[in-house]
Amino acid sequence: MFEARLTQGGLLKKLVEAVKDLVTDGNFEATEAGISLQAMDTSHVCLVALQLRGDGFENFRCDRNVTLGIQLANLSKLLKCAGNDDIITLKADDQPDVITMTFEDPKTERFADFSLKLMDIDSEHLGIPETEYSATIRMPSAEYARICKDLSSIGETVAISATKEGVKFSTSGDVGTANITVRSNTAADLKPEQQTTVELGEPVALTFALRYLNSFAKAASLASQVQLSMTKDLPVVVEFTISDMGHLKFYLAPKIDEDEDMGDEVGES
Amino acid sequence: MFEARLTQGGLLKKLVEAVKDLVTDGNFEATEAGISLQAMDTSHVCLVALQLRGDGFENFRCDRNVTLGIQLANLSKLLKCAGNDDIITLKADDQPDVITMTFEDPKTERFADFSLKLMDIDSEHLGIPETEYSATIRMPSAEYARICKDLSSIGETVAISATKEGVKFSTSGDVGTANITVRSNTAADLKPEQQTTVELGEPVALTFALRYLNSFAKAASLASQVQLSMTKDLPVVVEFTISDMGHLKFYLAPKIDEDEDMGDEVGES
DNA sequence: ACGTCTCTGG
DNA sequence: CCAGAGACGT
Repeated sequence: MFEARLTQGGLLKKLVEAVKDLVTDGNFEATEAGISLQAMDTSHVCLVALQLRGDGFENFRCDRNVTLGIQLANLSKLLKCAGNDDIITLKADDQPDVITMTFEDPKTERFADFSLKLMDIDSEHLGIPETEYSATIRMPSAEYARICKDLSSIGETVAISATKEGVKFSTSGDVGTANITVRSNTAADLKPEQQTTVELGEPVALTFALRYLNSFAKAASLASQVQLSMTKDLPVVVEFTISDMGHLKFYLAPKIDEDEDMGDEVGES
Repeated sequence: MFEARLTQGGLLKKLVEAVKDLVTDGNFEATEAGISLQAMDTSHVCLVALQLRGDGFENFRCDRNVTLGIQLANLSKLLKCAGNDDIITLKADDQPDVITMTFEDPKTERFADFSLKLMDIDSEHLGIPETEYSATIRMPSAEYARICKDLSSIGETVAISATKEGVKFSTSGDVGTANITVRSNTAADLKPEQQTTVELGEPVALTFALRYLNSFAKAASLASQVQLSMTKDLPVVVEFTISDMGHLKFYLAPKIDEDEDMGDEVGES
């Protein structure tokens, strides 16, 4: 028996909306510890890793580990039927064919229950090595989203360079070029979620496809801050912390023909 | 001479928007008593009946009964030219070729008049027998709209079952199944328009095509509540009261292969 | 998948 | 009254 009750149903809605454009289906693994999902995106370019700890739920029970193979488009459909303030309860048998979701509107006398057929999905669970990153940037997630959106109207890739002064996002395209710089800013009068920090081993500059960074930005409503962890030649980790519950991480490999210096140039194709 | 002046022009706009997807054209019958329209939908599956009493208008005059055969798509086009707060005046001769509409914006000094060509439309005015219904449900129209919309992302038909405890809407489809229950709720602290009531002779459960119920839901902005009247093997009546003026009723026959009991099962195909 | 438009909340 | 989010259409 697996059962998880989440008062903040809107959280689950947002999670699925943030992930479903990238990943069509995936195995949600429920264990005593919580729920996790790891999946490559459709084009096998980036990796999505979600972790929700059981103790973040109002109730969490998982007698035996279960694998819930879910088509995210369908899950999204069902979750559209839940209100943002609904209490959502997930249930599954030990050998489940379906997952059952109950939506309660705490204010009105409305109850809805939905069952979703599960699928057998080939999973390729990758071990992700723990790494020390050369640079770890924390910034407001809304700012991250804004920058990715703005830059993608100019170019298709972005060079992100981290120095101790801050971060620079650079792109170029037919229209012209763009550079957006965010300085480290930890002024005491700034709310923590508005701060930008760069934790630096050594300066790094990597180039990524904006298309994916933009997809990741859909998770911005889940967390006020986003964390970008970068090391030369390794995938960037774009991480959103889900408060008191876990995290949603996106991994994306850099463009290989990366320019190595920290100059103004963006690698032109 | 027929002339009717309506301060709340938005009402007419909403009415036509609510009906035009179902009915392509219809005869509006103007009499001393008011205006009425009765028409089958294009696929001859459901019936639309509109009644607007003359005393609901600011001015109403109808010297002789006139039949105004109107293509609703065209009427809709013209009404798009009226503001929601415009005063709309309808005029027609005793033997009219056209109906004339005047739109006045009470705030600005703007006047517009449009005339719409009338059509000869075969009408099949049905007498609808007055029936005692087994169950009469009243609920917030927004809730009705929400339920129909939500369920239609899962299945194509819905089983509506009324018991003294409340109403249950059930569907199933490829993705899974869904049940939404609304309890009778007449708590005194609930605004009348938020209440749900079930007036029950005997329990009824009928199955309908969601497609039509969804069309009916377009009328939800006309009235805060909707009334569903059901009797076994008879069409459901989905009624929106237009305050101080009349009503808009939709009739839809149930699916014949209806399951007779009140159980949890939804008829699977 | 993107952009537009509508509706809801602040 | 303005801004942000969600739904719908291309």
